Amino acid sequence: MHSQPSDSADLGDLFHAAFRGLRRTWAEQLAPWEMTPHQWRALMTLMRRRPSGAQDAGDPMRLKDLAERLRIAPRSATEVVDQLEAKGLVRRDPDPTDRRATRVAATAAGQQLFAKISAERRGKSSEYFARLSAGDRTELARILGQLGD
Amino acid sequence: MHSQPSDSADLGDLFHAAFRGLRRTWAEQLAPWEMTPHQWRALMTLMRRRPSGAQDAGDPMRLKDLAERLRIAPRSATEVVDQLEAKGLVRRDPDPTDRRATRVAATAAGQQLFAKISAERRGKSSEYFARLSAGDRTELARILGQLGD
DNA sequence: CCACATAGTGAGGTAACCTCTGTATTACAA
DNA sequence: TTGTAATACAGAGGTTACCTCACTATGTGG
Repeated sequence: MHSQPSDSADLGDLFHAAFRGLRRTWAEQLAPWEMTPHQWRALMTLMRRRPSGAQDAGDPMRLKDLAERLRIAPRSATEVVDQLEAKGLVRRDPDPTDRRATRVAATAAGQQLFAKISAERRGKSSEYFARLSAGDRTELARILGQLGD
Repeated sequence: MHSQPSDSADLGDLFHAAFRGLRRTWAEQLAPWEMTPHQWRALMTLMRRRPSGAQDAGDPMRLKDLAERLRIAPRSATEVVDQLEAKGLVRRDPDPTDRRATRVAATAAGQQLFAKISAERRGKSSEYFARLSAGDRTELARILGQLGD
């Protein structure tokens, strides 16, 4: 009677558990740098703009676009940018083409930190998802893609 | 250059997005009953104890065990039980065998609400995961199981 | 040039956690 | 049997990661 793991709500539970694990793992990995997962995601998003970037890797992004990418409300993007700015990892510049807008770019320090953390993560490969086979990771990505709107 | 959706860290992103979607969907579904997903999970856990329950479906559970099942700190279980108790959905009884312990059980009202919401969810089958094929759901459960320690 | 939309932010709020501390109570050991 | 340690819970207070609503400074279309 208790060996039916795939009862109804268990998918939700499993999801919940896995997500919490992911968050915790990230938080632990980022703790030495005093970064939260949220901040890391934001910094990453800023750096990822231009995949094989030339020199200006931290090329600027509007707050609004950042919010969109992170799928959070613009107000929440303001917040995380505040935090990163306070650490000196990003900088706000007025958008020359629209004086309402603010462009956010990683500073040199931000770029260095990003590189350092990325390297360490790659090195340790404690990517949390590492415990999955490559095939399973692909599967997971495909399935999650269907869920994400 | 911008059509490479599956760059490296996207698994984390996808996970994040999907989880948020799940939470939001749940929250919307539960809103009419003024319940949060967290509270629902707790109530569900209390009710699920005994799968094909006889009469005493809401059979009591220690706070500590509830916390364990929900994978949260005991203190956090106290909290959610407080909330459910305030709504009259669960009741705290002293454990007769250990005077330190408290046993939490769903009240009649809690059981009814649980039944009602369960039914509605089943009916609507707006289970969020419904957009996945049965096969994908199974796959997802299997993969998430590997992640959940 | 005026109505309306848009970009960002201040103020304030919430859900879902957490730790640390304290108080009963039980269990264990000497 | 009398300490000492462990356990169950709750009070106090904190954190992360969000949110909405109202406001200001701009831009845009008619």
